[in-house]
Amino acid sequence: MVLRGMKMDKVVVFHQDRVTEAAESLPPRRDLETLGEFFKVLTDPTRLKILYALGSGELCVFDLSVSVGAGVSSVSHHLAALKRVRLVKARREGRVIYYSLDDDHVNTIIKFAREHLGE
Amino acid sequence: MVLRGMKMDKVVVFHQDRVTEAAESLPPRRDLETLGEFFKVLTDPTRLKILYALGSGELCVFDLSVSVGAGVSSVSHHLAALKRVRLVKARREGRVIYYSLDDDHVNTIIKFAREHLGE
DNA sequence: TGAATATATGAACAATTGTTCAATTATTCA
DNA sequence: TGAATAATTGAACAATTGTTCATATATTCA
Repeated sequence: MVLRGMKMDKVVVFHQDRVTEAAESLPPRRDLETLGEFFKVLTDPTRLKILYALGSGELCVFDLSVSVGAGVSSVSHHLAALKRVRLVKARREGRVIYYSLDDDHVNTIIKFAREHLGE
Repeated sequence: MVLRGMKMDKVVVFHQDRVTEAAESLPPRRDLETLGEFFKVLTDPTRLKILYALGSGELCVFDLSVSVGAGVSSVSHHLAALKRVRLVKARREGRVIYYSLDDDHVNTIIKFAREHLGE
């Protein structure tokens, strides 16, 4: 418990030691931004739908578009975002591109979030 | 593999069965929005800083403001958002309000996300 | 009660986001 | 090669978000 001066002879308390400890526990700004970007992808209902839809197996862009009820272009934009953070991967077969989940992390994270919300 | 008509006598393929299965695997819209709202909270670097800072123990608003390097008002707004999705809880002691993490889910989710990103 | 102060809240502004539309690219196949 | 088409991309628009400023609330204490 330490003092901080604000105006001339005004003094207000704050917890210097705790602040120092807290400040030191922060990851570098770069990491925080990456982390934020990652969660940002899980923010949009359409993108979440895409992830759930892919949970049942690979789908092409048009299939996804019908499954989640969004325009092809919209889905394509979303897939690009999901691919950027490596949540989905693509496989081309002729003119058709099939998308699928890139790993299990997504499922785990979403499951945890739903657990948290289900209380 | 089934056919869909688009123009009169044009025909394009899509996978009817897969689409049906995918569409059925989607959670209700309400849930998707709640889930999205939850992740939205983990989107902002300042809010992530707050969560990390609170990882080292409870802190009052001013302490947090200093720790994460943001204005008191800004931090207060963020805390309200974090409280709304029950990621933090508050405890009043006189004029001072101490905030702390509400449960362990946050840490788990953030840890998973960082694992995913660390590949 | 009233001055002091920790925190919350509402409004306003710039910045970011999702969708749509139009145009482009990559691929097949006749 | 060139017509057809699955998917991508960029621009534009409305909607949403984070911060700041000014003000309001809640609490202490003299």
